[in-house]
Amino acid sequence: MATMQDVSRRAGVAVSTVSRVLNGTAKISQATKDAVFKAVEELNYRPNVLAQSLSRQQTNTIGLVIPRGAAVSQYLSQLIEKCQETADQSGKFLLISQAFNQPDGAVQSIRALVDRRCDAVLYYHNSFFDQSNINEDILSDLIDEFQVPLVVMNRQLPKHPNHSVWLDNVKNASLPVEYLIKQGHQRIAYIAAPLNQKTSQERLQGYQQVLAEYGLEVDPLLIRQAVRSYQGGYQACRELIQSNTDFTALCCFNDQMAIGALKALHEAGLSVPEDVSLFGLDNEEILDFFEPGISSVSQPVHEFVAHSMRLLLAHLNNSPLTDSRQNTFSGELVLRGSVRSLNNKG
Amino acid sequence: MATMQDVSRRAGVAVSTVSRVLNGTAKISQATKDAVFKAVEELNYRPNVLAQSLSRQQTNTIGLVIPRGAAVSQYLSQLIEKCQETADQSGKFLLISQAFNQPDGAVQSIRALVDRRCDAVLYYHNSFFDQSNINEDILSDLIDEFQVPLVVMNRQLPKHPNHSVWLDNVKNASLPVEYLIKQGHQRIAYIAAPLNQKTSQERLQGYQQVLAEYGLEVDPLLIRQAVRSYQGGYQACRELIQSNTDFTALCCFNDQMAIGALKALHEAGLSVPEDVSLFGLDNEEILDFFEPGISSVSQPVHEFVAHSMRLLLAHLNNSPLTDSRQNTFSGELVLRGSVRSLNNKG
DNA sequence: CTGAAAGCGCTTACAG
DNA sequence: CTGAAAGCGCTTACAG
Repeated sequence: MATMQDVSRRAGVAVSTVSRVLNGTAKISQATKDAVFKAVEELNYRPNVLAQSLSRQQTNTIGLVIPRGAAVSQYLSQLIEKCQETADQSGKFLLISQAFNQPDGAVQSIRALVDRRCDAVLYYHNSFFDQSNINEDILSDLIDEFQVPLVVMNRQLPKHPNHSVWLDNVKNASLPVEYLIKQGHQRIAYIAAPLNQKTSQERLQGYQQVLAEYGLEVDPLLIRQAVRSYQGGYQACRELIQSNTDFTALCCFNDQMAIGALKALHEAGLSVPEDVSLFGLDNEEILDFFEPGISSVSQPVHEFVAHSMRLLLAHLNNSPLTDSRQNTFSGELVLRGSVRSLNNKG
Repeated sequence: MATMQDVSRRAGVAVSTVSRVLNGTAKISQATKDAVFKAVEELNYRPNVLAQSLSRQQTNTIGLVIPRGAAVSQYLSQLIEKCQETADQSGKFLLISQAFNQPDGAVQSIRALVDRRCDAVLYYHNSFFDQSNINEDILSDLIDEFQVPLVVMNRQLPKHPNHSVWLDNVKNASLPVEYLIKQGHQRIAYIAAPLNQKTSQERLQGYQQVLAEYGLEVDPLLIRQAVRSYQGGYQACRELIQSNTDFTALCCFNDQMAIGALKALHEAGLSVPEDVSLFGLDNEEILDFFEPGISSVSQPVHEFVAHSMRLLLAHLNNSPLTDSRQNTFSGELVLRGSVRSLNNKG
């Protein structure tokens, strides 16, 4: 590939002049400009971004680390999309990298991006393998270690309030439960994701808290646990039904599990919402296309990402964090055909 | 951040020695090694990959360009996943970048990755905005222009057979139609994606070809067109039903549209498969969770990607393209509850 | 086994 | 307005 030196020779000027012309970083006579552009054209010259970055000591790049294999959900797609959009607006190139779903997988990926001198790194934390609190400490250490700004999405880091943005899982999971109770439901079942995952713990907590608030018993028989997938929801719901425990409503960790649960309910001859009211969480578009439509909780992905990016850019520009907004976001109920009220029942 | 020079000073050796120790690229006395590693440790030194790449004239990186906003589908997630896996295996770092869904959006993204000196670039072509054949020519020109190997997935490039890998859309779309005909169906409707998209044209062609082969009339009233989405499939199917045209089976451009169509059929009081047999295409996992399960055609994503990567690496290593396999892949029928035979009907 | 030097392809004070 | 030179942080012949 042609280098700047090739261009300079062809145009009969110094490389520094070529650089200035291309970057518009000084007043240059029209004649020289023309000569340079002509040479650039003829040689089909394109600057080597690596060399530029090394020299400028910045890459104009934001790194985004996402969990591997999780791109399946509409939620994460939207999130990536919004990151891209924001990066574009700030004139930053977004580099996306997938991390292994393990504590050190994420660290490795973040490091790789830092080693490539991304100006800043955004890390979406997935709680798939979020055993204990190991990650929290690791992440906090990374933030301390790096000169490069790092913002963690989807994980609360008490030591670094300005480096983490998260969704209020407790709140989000509590919304459907509270709604159902107000509609007269008392026996509300819950299907959790594996409880070694923090997100799963928090959502279950939301469920339990509301029950307690309203003085309802938390019946362990109504709580099931399964892997995060359609199939997991299906299995858990089957077990729930086979256990012969009465329930008039079912809330699930997320939409995927609710979709699986719906199938199990139908197979067992239970109709939704007549026999069981059903809730997912995430509000994926597809919920409208089930019979009945599955109710859910929307996640404020756009605001969530926009705020994360604002934080990141503020760090990057050393500008004050004027945005006084909290770093936590919660969603809203989205009702579809899958729920009914028991109040008129007497 | 600490540089190699900092390390060399601290260890009391030359930078070249530090480099050699770190890269294991020469015999070095244990004493010096120890000193270097100690300094590295103390300074928390990490090599600047930018500088390494510039110096080595290679980045050990593969760029992957994917369409923006299309990460929603399980199909594309799997594809990305598989790219990542293959890149990992070859010891390459995979850099993912999203392109605008426009001809020049893709070109820009590819160029950006080349400018960053990716060793090779993989481009997944999305036919969303694939008007006319403009892209084919643009892509072929790019391949000619670049020194960097570029492999295009999901687009046939006649001028560059060794730079393109694609799915046989005609074949894939024909499979359900042929199956249905053998089951006695004669009035088979089809919902297409916008026909300015090449993929959509090809799949429609598959549908038409089979009908012709079996001497069945291609009734234009049975063919509908809509945007690629759940909602699009839903709308198109509603129109189809309202048009009062008889049909006993319906094939859709993809799974999403079939899911939308299923809803429209149910709303109209038509049952699947009793009144209408239904087919999607892509075979997403979720199809199992509808009632009935929606039949589809699986796409051989893994083989498709594996082959693309093999091509790419062969270009990269200047090794002969020993893999004599065709650069085109087709899928297989996956039957679920949504289809029935009319043959025993008499 | 190790060092000094040149080079990768740019940018940017420093002069003029 | 433009050039020569130093520097970004590495690697790699070339010597010894």
